[in-house]
Amino acid sequence: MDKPKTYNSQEAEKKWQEYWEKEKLYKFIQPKQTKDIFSIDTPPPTLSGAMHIGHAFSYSQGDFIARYHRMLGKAVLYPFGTDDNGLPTERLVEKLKHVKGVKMDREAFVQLCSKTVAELTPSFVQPWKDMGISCDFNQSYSTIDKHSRYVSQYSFLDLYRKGRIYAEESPVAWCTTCRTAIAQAEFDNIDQSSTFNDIVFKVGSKDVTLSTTRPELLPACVALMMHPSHKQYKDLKGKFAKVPLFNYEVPVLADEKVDPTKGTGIVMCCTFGDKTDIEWWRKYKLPLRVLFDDHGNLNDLAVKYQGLPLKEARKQIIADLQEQHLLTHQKPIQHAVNVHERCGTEVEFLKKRQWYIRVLDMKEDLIVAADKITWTPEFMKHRYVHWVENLAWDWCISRQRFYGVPIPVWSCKKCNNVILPEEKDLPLDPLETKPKKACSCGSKEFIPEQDVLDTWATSSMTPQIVLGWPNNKEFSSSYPMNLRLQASEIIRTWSFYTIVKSLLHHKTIPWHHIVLSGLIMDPQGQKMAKSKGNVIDPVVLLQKFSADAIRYWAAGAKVGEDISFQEKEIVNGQKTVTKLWNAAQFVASHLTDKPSKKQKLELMDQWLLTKLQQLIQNCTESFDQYSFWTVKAAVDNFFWNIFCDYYLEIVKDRLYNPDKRGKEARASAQFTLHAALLTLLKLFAPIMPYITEELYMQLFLKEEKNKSIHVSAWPTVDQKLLAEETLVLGDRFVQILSEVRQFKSQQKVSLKAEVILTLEKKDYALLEPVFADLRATCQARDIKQGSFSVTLCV
RNA sequence: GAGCCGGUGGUCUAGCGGUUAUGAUGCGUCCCUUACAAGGACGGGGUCGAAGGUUCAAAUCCUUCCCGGCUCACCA
Repeated sequence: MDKPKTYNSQEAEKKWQEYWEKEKLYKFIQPKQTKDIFSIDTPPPTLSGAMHIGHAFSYSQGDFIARYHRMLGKAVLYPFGTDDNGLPTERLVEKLKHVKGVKMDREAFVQLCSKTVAELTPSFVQPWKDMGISCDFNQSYSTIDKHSRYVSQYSFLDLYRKGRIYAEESPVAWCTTCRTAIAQAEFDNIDQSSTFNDIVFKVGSKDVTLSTTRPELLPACVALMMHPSHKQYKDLKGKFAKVPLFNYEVPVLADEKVDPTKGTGIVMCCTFGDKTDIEWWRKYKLPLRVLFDDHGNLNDLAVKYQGLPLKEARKQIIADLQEQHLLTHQKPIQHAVNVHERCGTEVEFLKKRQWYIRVLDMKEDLIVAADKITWTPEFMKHRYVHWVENLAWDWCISRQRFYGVPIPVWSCKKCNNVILPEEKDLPLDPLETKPKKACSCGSKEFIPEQDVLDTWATSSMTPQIVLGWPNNKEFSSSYPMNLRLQASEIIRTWSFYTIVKSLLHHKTIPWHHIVLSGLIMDPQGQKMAKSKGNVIDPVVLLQKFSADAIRYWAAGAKVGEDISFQEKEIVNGQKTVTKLWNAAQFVASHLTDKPSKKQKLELMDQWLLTKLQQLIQNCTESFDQYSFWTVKAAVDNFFWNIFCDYYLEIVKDRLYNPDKRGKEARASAQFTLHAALLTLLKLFAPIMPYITEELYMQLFLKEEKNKSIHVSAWPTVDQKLLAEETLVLGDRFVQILSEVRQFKSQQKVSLKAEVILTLEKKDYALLEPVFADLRATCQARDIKQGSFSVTLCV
């Protein structure tokens, strides 16, 4: 068979990807003993966006670990999911299909979403396959599929019965763009320029000025607040102030939470401007003045501003205040604002009935759980703990959207009782089905719940979804899972919620380890963002570079560390791929007549093999600690410097000139080249799956009898090949070689130029057994004893 | 404001108690040597953010400070 002269990564990567898929190489097969499973809980990327560079990076890192464990002989449970439920998907469908969910029939919209998701999924997933991610794509799940809906609704019922879920009408964070309640974890913090407006309130005949950034909330004002020790306004306490423009009276109250140094030291309490307003509203049992609707448009409380959106109302109210000389001063400020992470809209608060999972009382357990999980890198645990400690709200799990997992409840029209479905009827949509029995009050009329669950309420169940909870009998022996892989930026959501659910359902942690990957920064160290225009598209990269090269780059970063994107590092990967190919072709050309019997080994071969055993040991230990960047550096260094730069040069003479050097000397080199190349390919295989597969199949398929390098055995240290006594000799050999090269370089002669080499007595004695190799490699016509020197032959 | 991570040749980076401080890239010089010129050999270049301290010994541990980044809080 004709072998190709050069390696075409484009063709080869496509070929092997198809081969792996056809052979179902990454299919999970349940082993006899669950201890032979290595299970990985992988993040389902959201269908609403394409693969970004962070995905390519972190999934690659996870894949190194998965492939390593597969080569150790574990049954690797490594599913692939897509997150295609909830708001992000709705927005995508709305954009693609030019529709508005709000304006459509709910059922028709949900159907359109499902249809669109099905259309999009294959091409969405393709880049992951192209990157060589070795998930079992035939067993992928989606967070909206039937099984996920089942698990998610089952979870709801379970937690409801455990008394963990409650519905309550209370102030909740609200997005006026998405028209839904949101949770604390969905807040983004931005710094915004705004204006401090000094507005005059009348208390009796006295003027009281306060500063606010939100004058549009004047009609929602329910009190003025001051610090108890406020000097200037001491006498105001207990009096009433008249709200300007709207002319109604509100009490002046004193509270410690007011910062007397901020603004004028007086602040208005509105229902609701922020969290503190909610606190005061509760504490002082203040009236509720709901000012705007779900879209953020003002209602009749706003009188002449009715119907205006909040922002517009602000402008007009400021104008009117100005006109009536009630606005005494304006000052530009920068302040922090919570926005909805999905759309950037400022978070508002509305009193609404929502469903919650009670989590505030379990902070301690949540922190204890974190200690039972091994965090890599360890410092990431702090972020989780910090988040838990700062939790301020229970987890709001209801969303006023359409495409998602329905909340599986009805309420009785007559007595308002909550009616739950039976487990065997899940998943269901309460809008489409009815309870099978009458309510305990006798009524047969029910109001179906309209809301769907927060996406995280479902994706926090990925371990259970993947392991077939609750009906899989093996579940408890496979749970907790071995490993969770994810990006560090979703600790407060995905890690946190998954741990919450696990503790509540199973009273244990969801996985033993969690490995967090860092962020990709641009070459200047700035966070990548579309708005900055510094985003790197991995699909474009894949057209330019091989997946192996991109993975090589991803392997260079310590797990959990943010790294800046360096295209040069990918180029290095590309070079390494080419170098592997060339070195392998060279080795292969000398193996056609490799004796099958093991040979007596030359000293330099023993030296190489000993170093190789050390490398195996080092790589195995590193991989066991998820330290793939150490593996990459070690194998890379061995391959380039020891194997190619030195060893291949050392054995050329023996390989090319068996007549002069002897058949045995050649055979010894053949044995060593064979062993070293095979081992290096295997050590590189988790990081660069394509080139290693290509070369393995080309050169080692027959003898190894595996379907692929990726299901071949990870190398182990062969004690018989360890000859540590040769290390001093071999290391000195390459030092001398290096000095000879340096001499020739300084003399500006070809490396082929012949020299006379004079060695110190000690070196002479040490290296005498390998003089034949030394003479050939250095092109030394003669080796003498004396003070060290290299002389050019004329 | 709090917490966390980092600051190593021009650039990127390994090392995290004892190494002539790793490698890459760029730069300079040379070499078409039967795997590789999208290559190879060789070289100049850093004292490890700053200042103190611990130690026989510190880039590596401690303290303080400076700089960059991230997370959380602040949202009148």
